Order: sequence, then C-alpha cells, then structure tokens
Amino acid sequence: MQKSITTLSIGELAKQSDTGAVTIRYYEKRGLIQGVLRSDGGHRLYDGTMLTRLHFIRNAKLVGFTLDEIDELLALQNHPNRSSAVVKQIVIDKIQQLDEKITALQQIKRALSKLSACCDGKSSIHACPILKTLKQEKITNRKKK
Amino acid sequence: MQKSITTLSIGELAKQSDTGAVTIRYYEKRGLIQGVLRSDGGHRLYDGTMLTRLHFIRNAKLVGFTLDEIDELLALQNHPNRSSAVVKQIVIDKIQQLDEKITALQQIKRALSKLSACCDGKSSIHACPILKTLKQEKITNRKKK
DNA sequence: ACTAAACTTAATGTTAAGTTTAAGTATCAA
DNA sequence: TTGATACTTAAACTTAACATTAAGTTTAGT
Repeated sequence: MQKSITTLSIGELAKQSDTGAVTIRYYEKRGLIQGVLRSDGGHRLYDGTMLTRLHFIRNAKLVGFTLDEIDELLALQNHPNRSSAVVKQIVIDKIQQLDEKITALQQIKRALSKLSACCDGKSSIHACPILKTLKQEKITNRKKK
Repeated sequence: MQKSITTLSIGELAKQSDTGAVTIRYYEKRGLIQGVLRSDGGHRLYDGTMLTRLHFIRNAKLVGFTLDEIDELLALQNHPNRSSAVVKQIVIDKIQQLDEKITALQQIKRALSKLSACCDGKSSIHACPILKTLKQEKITNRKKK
C-alpha cells in the first residue's frame, strides 16, 4: 500500500495548519472543504492545497470573517471569471461593520469614563455618584457641542 | 381586597421599565431582584423602587456590564459602609476591557484596510490580491515605523 | 504484533442573556 | 362574568464556532 509522498493524514494536517482534527472534520461537514481523498482504509488524505485552504480559513477568521462568510469567499474562487471587485466589496462591507462596532464600544467607553470622572472614590457607597447615575430613569447622553 | 395605590403588576412594571415580564421573572430567579411581594392570589406586586432597580439594570447593561457584574454592583449597595472606590474600580476595569476590545477590532480593521487597498477591483478573481494574501501561510503584519 | 491514530454518528457542553413554547390553572379588573 | 393577565415548571431555541465525550471499530506505522 503505497502512498504519494506529499500526502498528509488528518493529524499531520492538523499540526501543520494549527487546527484541531475535529475542527477539520467539522469544516468538511460544513462544506468549507470538499472532495477529500480517502486511503484504502478510509482515512482522509490531504495534499498541500488543503494546507493552503486551511491557512486561508484561519487568516480570514483572523481578519474577522465568520465561517459563513469564508464559505462565500471560497465559493467565489470557483468562478474565475468574476471580477475581484466582488471580493473587495465584501472586505469593504466588513470594514464598515467593524467601524460600527468600534463606534458603539467607544460610546460605551465614553459613558463609563464620564461615570468614573464624577466619582472621587471617597464617598460611601450610599452616596456613590456612579450608582446614583445608574439609577436614573434615562441616562442622559449629552454631547459636547 | 385592597391594594396600596402605588402597586404595580408585573405587566405594568414591564411596560414602564421597557423589560419583558418574562425577563423580570428571569431576573428574580437570577437573584437580581429579591423579596417580591405577592397579592393574595399570588401575583407579584412591585413598587416604585423596583422601577428604579430595573432602570439601574438596564442602564448598567447599556454601559456594558454583564448581569453577573450588575449583580455585584447591586450587592455592593447592601454594604453602605464600603467606599465608593470599589464601584469606581469596577468601572475603571470595565473601561480597560473596552479598550482592549477596541484595540483588537482596530487592528483587524487595519488589516482589512490594507487588504482592500491592495486590490483595484479590476482583476479577475483568479488574480485577486486579497484572496492571494489570505492564502499565505502567515499574514505579515508589518507595521510602519 | 502492538500501539497510536483515525474512523463513525450523535449528542452534549460552552458563553450570554434572554425568548419562546408548552400546558394547564388561577386571578384581576371592569 | 368575561377576557386579559398572571401563575407555575421545565425545557428548548437563539448565535457562533467549535470542543468534548462516548463507544466501539479499523487502520497505519514501526
């Protein structure tokens, strides 16, 4: 039973791609990975292109894509005729989403900073201005003009 | 069967606090709310202080606290002797956490912007520099000096 | 031969904060 | 009296991306 020199078992692929073997099977079930070769005994066999694909998935995750979105990106690669503008638009949309998230967090941070600033930390809990503010019906979100 | 003038049913409290009735019971089960009065028939009866408490919870959630943390904050109010410095520290820690999250998101955004910038959107998918980059073993995270 | 690794399916657990559903009973307000 | 609301417990569902466990079988590598 010979095997091609460059073939990897799922365990080896897992190591080289820094992914769990379970996760690789999970990706396969999700459709992120297709057409996996099998040994005579039924073990999954991978080649270098799969390593590339796993790197792609990992990198895309790192830059904030969900697995569903990664699936899309991978699918696009099966349509070589299409323009890369599609890909670029996906990235631009993602940046937009990130911006919204960041802005939201910054607003929360500003609110907390204001709370923190109004408390000298020396009063008793009973008189704590932070707690007092939180008890208000509406938190005023005044902005400086 | 008389009731005090200022008593609220769970439904009324829900409306006034902009919280679901189910959620209010959930808070009770979680311990965020205690010592709820009952009518003769067993219905929960609330007064204005509960409205204040629900506002507190809502506001604390708005500024990014989890229910567990809110529980802590509420518990602190039962110890009037303690200094408000404890509260202030909690807020400061939260700000720190937010900062970390924001920084992480900004890094991701920067990576995506770089990706976007390297693609003119005119090549074919096959040659798309974004996809090419994502395929790399390691995404280089060079920083300008 | 022997051990490590892989195979299978399916379910359960993780985190957070609820929401939804069920299903039947009881109470409240007009 | 009637219809709206509330009561109960308990479980399942939601999002996201896996990790864990089970339990038994088979294969791969030395």
